[in-house]
Amino acid sequence: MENIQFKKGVLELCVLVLVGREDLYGYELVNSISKHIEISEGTIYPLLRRLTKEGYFSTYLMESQEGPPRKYYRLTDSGMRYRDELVREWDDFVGRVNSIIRGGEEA
Amino acid sequence: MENIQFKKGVLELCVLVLVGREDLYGYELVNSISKHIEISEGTIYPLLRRLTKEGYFSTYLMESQEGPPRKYYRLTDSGMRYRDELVREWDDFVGRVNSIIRGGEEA
DNA sequence: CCAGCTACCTTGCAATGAAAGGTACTGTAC
DNA sequence: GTACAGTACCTTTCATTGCAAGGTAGCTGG
Repeated sequence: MENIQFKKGVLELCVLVLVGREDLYGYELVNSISKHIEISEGTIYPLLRRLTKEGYFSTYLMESQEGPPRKYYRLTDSGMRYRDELVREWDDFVGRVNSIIRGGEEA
Repeated sequence: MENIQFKKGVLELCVLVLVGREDLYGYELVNSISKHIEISEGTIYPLLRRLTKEGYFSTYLMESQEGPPRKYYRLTDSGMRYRDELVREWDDFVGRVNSIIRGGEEA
């Protein structure tokens, strides 16, 4: 997968969904998403920062035995609503694109 | 649909597929895609220009009874290969994103 | 004590879609 | 005949977002 552009906006959706399932810290999130989509730290950290600033995440620190303290992110109520809306928009969008690239009818 | 970011990269795919079905001119293309996805002229014309420069389209002019001459775009062989590759990448990408936002297993 | 891993962060840069604006041709209504 | 709406082309400027590269710091094992 080389197409960077496809990712635009979708990573935000992925981060919201994953953190919604359980509190996560940034480094862990990078590794989780990397299993499916190529991603780098320089993308995730600014994104987490922005979503926190916009009120979709709250954060707390926890000590770790394996390195520096971890900053966990938790989805807020506002974040849940936003996540659900984004999921709907994503499904809708995929449907529309598929109707263009597969539906052979309308000019 | 408000999420601009989802569109990044996908419009290129849509344009390639639509022009691949039949030669189209820019204005017509904007109207076609607009039926499914909100799009503006300022997006399509530079995109057509770029794809032409990259060798995916050839162009020709045709007079019109209803206004200025139309510049038609035709998909080249190279364009067809690129279109097919993009369609595959799109399907693959959608699968990966859905596995993240719906697959509840892996952390 | 230092190499490697964990874990955090920031500063540039590139790509792409949109808004706003501009040119020009055709037909119709006044 | 001229003013307007519609067709059709184009460009410049801006915002957003992902990435590469680089930096800080803690912990563990050799």
